[in-house]
Amino acid sequence: MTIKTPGQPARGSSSGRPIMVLLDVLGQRWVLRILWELRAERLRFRELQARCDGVSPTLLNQRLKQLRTLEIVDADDDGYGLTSSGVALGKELSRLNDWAERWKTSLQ
Amino acid sequence: MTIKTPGQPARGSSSGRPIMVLLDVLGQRWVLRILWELRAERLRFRELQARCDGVSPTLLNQRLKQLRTLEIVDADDDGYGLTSSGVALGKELSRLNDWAERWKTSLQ
DNA sequence: AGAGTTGCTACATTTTATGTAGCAATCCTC
DNA sequence: GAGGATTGCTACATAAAATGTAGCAACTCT
Repeated sequence: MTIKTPGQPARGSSSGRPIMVLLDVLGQRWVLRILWELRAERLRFRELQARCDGVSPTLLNQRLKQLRTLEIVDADDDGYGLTSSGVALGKELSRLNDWAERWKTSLQ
Repeated sequence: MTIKTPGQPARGSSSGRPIMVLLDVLGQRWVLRILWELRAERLRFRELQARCDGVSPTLLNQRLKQLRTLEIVDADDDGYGLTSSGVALGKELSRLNDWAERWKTSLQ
């Protein structure tokens, strides 16, 4: 498992521009969901797994490792949570929630 | 290929809440990138493919179909582009770009 | 008519994710 | 301080998804 950081090229991209790294990371299955679930509170591994509809522990651990390397998520005695960067990113996810509510309305 | 819409349950989620559908859609490989590339201009299939680092046409088509069903992307004689909902979502992606720039700085 | 471009589809191969079992370490209760 | 529960994982076989390449039918432009 190699983990990309901004400055290094992302999966698909040749540039290494931070946004490309970010789109690449967030575009991996469960990553958005993990951040969403950690947005409000710190969670232990098994509780986070449960909230992510029972995602396999293999994958959850893989993603958490990556998000910790990227300093978006951290871990302590109380479990996993967002770093200060992560919190800011979480706020952007809340905006996506607002967008999604409007979207639902417009789809009807 | 089944395509979820808000109101119906998402891949992992049992709820069908719009945000869950959205996180599910955006969390699929290449979706964020496709939206990012369409943010500034309409693109034809092959041009979009090229900008997405040569993503396979199979997958690109699959994603575009889904995004059209969800009324985030549309298509006309000039190729593919964002709907009005899509444009609003694109603006959120621009905010992610800002976040990513700050993130890069803080990682050094 | 011939060459180029369009938006795809088919399909074999490779990569990723899932699901289940289980293990070693810590914690809590008695 | 023994027994049970909970912790954070790892292993591994199976299933699902993505990749890469080839190519086709419809259109356009000489």
